[in-house]
Amino acid sequence: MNPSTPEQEAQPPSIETSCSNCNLRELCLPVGLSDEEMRSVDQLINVRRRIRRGSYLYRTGARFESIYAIRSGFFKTDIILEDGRDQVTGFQMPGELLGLDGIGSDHHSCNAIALLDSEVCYIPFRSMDQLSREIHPLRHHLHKIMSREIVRDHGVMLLLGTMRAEERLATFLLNLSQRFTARGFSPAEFNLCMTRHEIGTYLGLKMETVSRLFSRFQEEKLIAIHKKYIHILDIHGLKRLLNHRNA
Amino acid sequence: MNPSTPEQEAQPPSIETSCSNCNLRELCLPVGLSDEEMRSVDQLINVRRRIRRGSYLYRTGARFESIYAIRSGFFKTDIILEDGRDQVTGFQMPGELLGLDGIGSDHHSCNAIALLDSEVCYIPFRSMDQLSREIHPLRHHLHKIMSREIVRDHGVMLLLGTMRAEERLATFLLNLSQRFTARGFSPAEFNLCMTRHEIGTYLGLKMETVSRLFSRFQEEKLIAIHKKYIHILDIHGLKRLLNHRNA
DNA sequence: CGCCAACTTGATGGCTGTCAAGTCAGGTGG
DNA sequence: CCACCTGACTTGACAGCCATCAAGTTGGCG
Repeated sequence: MNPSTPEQEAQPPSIETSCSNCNLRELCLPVGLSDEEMRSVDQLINVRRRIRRGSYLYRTGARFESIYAIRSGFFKTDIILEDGRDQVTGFQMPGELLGLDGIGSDHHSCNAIALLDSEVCYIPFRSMDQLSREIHPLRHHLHKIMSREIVRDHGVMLLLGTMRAEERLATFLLNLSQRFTARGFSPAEFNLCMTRHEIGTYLGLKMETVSRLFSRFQEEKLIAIHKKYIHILDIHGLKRLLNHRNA
Repeated sequence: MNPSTPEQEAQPPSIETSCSNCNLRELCLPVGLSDEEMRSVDQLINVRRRIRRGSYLYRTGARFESIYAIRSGFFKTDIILEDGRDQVTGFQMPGELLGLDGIGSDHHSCNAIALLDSEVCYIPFRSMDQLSREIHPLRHHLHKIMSREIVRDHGVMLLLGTMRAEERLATFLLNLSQRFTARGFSPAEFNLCMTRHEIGTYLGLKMETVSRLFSRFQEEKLIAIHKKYIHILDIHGLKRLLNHRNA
């Protein structure tokens, strides 16, 4: 989990980027930009880098300079306490943005780690902020993204604060399914690219509990799972797990 | 807890406001505004309203139009599931902003309820957004506030996901103490204006557990508590509860 | 005075953590 | 080719923390 090469070393050369041709555009960027505005955005986002599986995009405490749009791959963000306890605060997939945590204090407040070989587009924050003065949709988009992140976090708080283990895991699977669907992948079959331990650390559960629940969901024909490959067999059954609780 | 008068009715008349003279200015607003910029801000924020204890500032689903700066009083925000479970997502005190959750979808995604008779300044979001085009510190301030909210939420996720009950409550008390201190009040003595139930719903615990822990903290001479009035006797003792855990 | 909400305290139980042993697949080196 | 190792995972036995259920206390208010 801890790679030998920190993110500063071995920066791979950047790749040609063009938001205007990117098929993830409507996830990262506001819709309805004029051609000219689009050109400005293309100019703004001109660095794309590969991040190898297991390496850090940024670490807690690193100076904040850029936000990042995931072009391909998969990430997790986590915070780690001095005593070793850690909390995964999210899993991010293509089209989603990383790094917003750094704006408030000019330094990042969590780690962002690639779970797969990935590519990210660098969005220099100062330049984006300048550009957003002129381009209203861009400004509004940034606000929306941050606000949605807050709302998402509230949902996780609800999960951690009120749900039992099986509900947490079912919620997690349904959320992944929904996000894969939004990206044109199968809602029912996908690869979990995180370990059981990482799932547990996100859901406030221990790895063993996650493992046991996967086994139980499998017995109950809700899912079929082989190592990291999961097939959701009964999506309504999973949803039912979320509701049949105490009033 | 559920007031008979919804927020739409009985809107009290607005009160004269002036940010430039407000002693909470450095909490709500960016520092270093010019006189002219300050005048623009004063013009922007011209509505202040009283919110009576127990009544809603806004509800889940309400159209988002404004963010709110707390002038005096105390609030909680919560989200409620169809089956009745709810999660308090935060407690807000004077100088803090409410409503950022609404930007993402144009509708509020949580309830904001006054725990004391309170006063809030309305900050119409569209106007603020326009003004922030011209005034860089204002724009940056908004970004900072939202980013800090994200970071704060991550802290709560850490609390809910990894901490045991006594650590959660100690963290909660220390956080309140620190925020009261920042507002010029005593770090050691203050009124908890929320119920045990609300504290529990914030910390992912049941009211009984909160009550038991208060009793235990009192036995251990960490605090003295009488109803809602709490006196922190041993702040270092509370801090020690957070560290002596498994590696 | 009586009622009610908020709170406290005790007894019990269950969910999930902890500890431990074992399986499995992939990678390495002899 | 195969023994070996390691990390990820699974499964079982047990225990502890906190929830649940229940009874009682307190204070505010009509």
